[in-house]
Amino acid sequence: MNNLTSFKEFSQRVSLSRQDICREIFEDNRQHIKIKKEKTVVKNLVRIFDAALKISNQTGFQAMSMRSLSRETGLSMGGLYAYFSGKEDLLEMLHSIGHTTTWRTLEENLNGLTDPVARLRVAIQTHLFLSEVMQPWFYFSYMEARHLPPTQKERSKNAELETERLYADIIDDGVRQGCFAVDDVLLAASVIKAMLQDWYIKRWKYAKRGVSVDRYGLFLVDLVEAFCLAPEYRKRKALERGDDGLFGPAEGRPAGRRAADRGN
Amino acid sequence: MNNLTSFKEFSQRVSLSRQDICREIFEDNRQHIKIKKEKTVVKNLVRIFDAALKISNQTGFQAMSMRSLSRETGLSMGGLYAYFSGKEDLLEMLHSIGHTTTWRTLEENLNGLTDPVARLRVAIQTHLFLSEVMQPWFYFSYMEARHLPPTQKERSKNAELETERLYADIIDDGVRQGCFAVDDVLLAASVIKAMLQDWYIKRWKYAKRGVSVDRYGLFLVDLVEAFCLAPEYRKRKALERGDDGLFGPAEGRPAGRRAADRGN
DNA sequence: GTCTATACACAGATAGAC
DNA sequence: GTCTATCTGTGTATAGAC
Repeated sequence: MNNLTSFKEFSQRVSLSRQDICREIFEDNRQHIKIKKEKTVVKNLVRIFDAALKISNQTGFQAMSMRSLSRETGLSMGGLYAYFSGKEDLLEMLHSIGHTTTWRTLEENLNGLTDPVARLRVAIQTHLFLSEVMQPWFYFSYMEARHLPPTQKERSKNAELETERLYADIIDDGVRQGCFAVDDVLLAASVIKAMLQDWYIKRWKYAKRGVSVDRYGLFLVDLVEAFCLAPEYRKRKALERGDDGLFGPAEGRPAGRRAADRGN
Repeated sequence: MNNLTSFKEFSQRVSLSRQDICREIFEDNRQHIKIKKEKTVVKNLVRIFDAALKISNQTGFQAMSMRSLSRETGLSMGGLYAYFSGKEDLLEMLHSIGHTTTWRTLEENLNGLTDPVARLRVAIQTHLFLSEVMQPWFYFSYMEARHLPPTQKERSKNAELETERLYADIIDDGVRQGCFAVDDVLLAASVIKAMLQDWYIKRWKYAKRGVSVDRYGLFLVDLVEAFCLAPEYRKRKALERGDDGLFGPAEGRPAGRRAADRGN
């Protein structure tokens, strides 16, 4: 058992459609939304967020005019203001959903797992796959965080620190239990986050090259384990190589450090 | 010999003052600049770029009005237009300097080094230290790249791919020579870039925690080597530990994977 | 629930005085 | 070489018709 799964399995299991996301946003923001019929609201919110993310992620939220949003959604300028009280409101709605979903999904997927090695693997994969399902939202949150008003900016920084803390806690546990050997746990957690973020920030690069999210995930797990695992555990992993059965022998999975580990 | 140096030594050696940078920009853009006296131009360019980077990096280039730039620089709106023909021009000037400087500095510092292990160490450290010296410029280039007009956007993407290629070439060499054992060289290069970028993008985080750039650099080298080095070389490195003499025994250097490597 | 028409603030840019 | 004054386009937001 290596606790690894595929993106396909993950995305079917979590099943986060745009409608689902917009329904949740609607429920969190009933106060600000003038229209009351859920079906209408969800239908239009999907159009609004699709358009807003498309334009913003190309040129920046600031540069997205209400006129262009109106053109892209097919709704009139006046019509748009029935769904948010101003551009600031829209900005907040676009931000709010990412962190709560991440946190909830990570907790759901880590729930019940106690082995630090398994927890670290699952956290990385879950986080990565979620960022793939919600790529436009994650990209937006990352790029537009600095344009937030001070209070929300602080909240955004705390979100970064909290998820980082989650990784650090897992590694800390592992060090205490002897399966990991890491001296600077917080820095290790930081670079794990950095590598996870690179996937949704530089998607153009990985797409161009045909790197699948499965391959990227396995690569990350491999790299992180090469750095974190205590020597005895690294040897054990080397022995397990080649017959974990995931995805079959060749397609869709990176060779990782196989050559190196055989030498150990 | 471990090829590692300190940020202090680096910054004294390269000595890239804001005046130096602005002088270079002036020479590259004489056509667009109406004022001809170098001393005047450099003096004002320093003020303009200082202000532009300060405002842009807080709120985004798009959100920076010419009025606020005028206020921050002390120059009038009319006066500013003597130094660039429009906001687009300013944007291009802010972008142009980063990549050329990076490339030149990397080449200068790698020149003469042939051992892939040394080259990888020096590339990472040089790149990181340069990004520290020119932090506002690097941050700006990273965050504002997507607002560039298509042609320059393409150029910016190519810059990303080129530096990545540099890391990939070093690792490839090492694999051929047997000191590295990496299967997916390009992905390894990608995540090295991602971790380097995290330093200047999330400076607030590392500053808050008191992580020095020296410590971050040594951590990165350590992590990358844990993943890339062939097993025999990893053992050799473990033996060298503790008496490399850099920075003395304790202060300013991370313990790295010392504990783990002792177990090997 | 959605649209059209419009208010009015502020953006970038320039002409011409000093 | 720098400033003040001003032009013109575009931005967000709203009132009131349908």
